[in-house]
Amino acid sequence: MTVRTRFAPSPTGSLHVGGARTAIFNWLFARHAGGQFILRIEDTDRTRSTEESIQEITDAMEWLGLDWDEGPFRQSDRLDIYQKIANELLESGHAYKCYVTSEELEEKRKEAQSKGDVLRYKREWAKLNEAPDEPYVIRLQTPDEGTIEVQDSLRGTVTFDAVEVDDFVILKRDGFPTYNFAVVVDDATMNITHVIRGDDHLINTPRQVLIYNALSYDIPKMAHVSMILGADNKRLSKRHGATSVVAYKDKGYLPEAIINFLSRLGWSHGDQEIFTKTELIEKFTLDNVGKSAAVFNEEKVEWLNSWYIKNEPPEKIAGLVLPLLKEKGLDVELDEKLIKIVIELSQRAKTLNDIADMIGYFYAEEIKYDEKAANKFLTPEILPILQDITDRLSQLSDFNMDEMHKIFDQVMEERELKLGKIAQPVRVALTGGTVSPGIFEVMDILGKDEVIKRLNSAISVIPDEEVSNET
RNA sequence: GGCCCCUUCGUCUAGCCUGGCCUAGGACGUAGCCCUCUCAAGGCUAAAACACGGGUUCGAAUCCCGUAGGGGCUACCA
Repeated sequence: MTVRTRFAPSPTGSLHVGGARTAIFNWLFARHAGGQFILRIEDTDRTRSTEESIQEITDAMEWLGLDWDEGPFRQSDRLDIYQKIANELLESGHAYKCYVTSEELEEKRKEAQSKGDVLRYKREWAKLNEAPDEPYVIRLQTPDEGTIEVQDSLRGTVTFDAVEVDDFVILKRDGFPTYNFAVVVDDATMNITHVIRGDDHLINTPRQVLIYNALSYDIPKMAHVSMILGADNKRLSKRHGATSVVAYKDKGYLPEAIINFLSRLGWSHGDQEIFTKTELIEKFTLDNVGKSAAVFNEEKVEWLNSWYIKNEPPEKIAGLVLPLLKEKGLDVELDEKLIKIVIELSQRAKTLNDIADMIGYFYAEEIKYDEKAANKFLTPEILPILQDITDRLSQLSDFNMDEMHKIFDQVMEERELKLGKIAQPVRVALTGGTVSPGIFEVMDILGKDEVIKRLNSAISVIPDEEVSNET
């Protein structure tokens, strides 16, 4: 039997990193086994499901490179199936119609709560079948005693007391199935062999086991993975800042980094930290999945992202940065210059956006000097040195880094200065600030004409001697 | 409250199943040093954990029991 896994998000928002991790595990498991990965949209909550969410989720999955073999199926398209099966359950006596309204139940629930009890609906009220014209829900008739066992690949056998499980609704008043019912029907009819999902569903599983049994379906292998928590150890939510996959995309993260990071949350392979997708597929097994909850570590994703920015081919990074530059209104091409810049800036960037933010001076028509930097380094004392360097550089016929180095060495020697004394003013002249890649690299990227032009501009703004102290 | 799950450095984790090799390893982050034209990157080093209490055993992070703490669920949400 070929392995079939699924990812079944509910479209009530964009793809969450927790959901993404579940998707990744399922995808990895299927790919590792050479099986299929199915995408199913659980949109049975009519009030919360939205069309935009579906789009956002599939977009995010595509961006991550999690391709699915079947789907996206929508539960809302399968209503007739659930209704048919619910009716079969009705006929076989496993389920019954219930006319009690949610309002009535809510009241009972409050009443029980005030007494310190928990309301467990076990068909103890009338109105079950008494009003054939009234709207009703269908409930599963659950056992009153005994235990229900759940076999979990990660946690072993988990035993629940049958009294804990009430006669839960499988088909709502509006004809939509409830989560537990739809999941079972879908997983069974879609021939899902392995269900890998969040820990929060473990408690639902005995209910689902009951449905599987009532329908005489085979129960797939279950694995409940622990949840991802925020830094405060609480379930990860919007309060923790960026939690959606798109938010990371927008911040300039690479899908490789997100996949790598999320895979390592709850799963490991010895001491290895960096994994290509191929390696993940090759190495991923449930055996190496841990049982405890994992805190989402912002610094570590950032580190991974900066690692990928440094190690992915610069052409690729340049291609990804290009649209960001266009957005900034820069007239840039994906050419050799951009690639050279990316090689330098990627050493200093944590995100693609960082590169876009740092790149400005390479393409600026006019350099804007940082005030502090200019005051400190573009001074009358430095003027002769800048002039000297400019003269010598302009005489270079072959403007390469070796030659530039020689010139700087000569100036250093003649004037008995350290490189830092010369490089900083030149840096300010060329970039406007005190932070940049190596000065020779910057000159190499800018090219002779631009370097000379910028040096001359800088020289022109340096006040003559200490006489005048304005402009 | 009830039920279920979980518990190794601040965080992600290795080790646990199949007790001794653990003086508990790696990574992020933090600190220091080196490199150095700035900023980074890189290299090296350091501080940092077996939740607690009982067993079992010659020997326990590893097995058992209890306690504490954390998380989840408790819907005609998923």
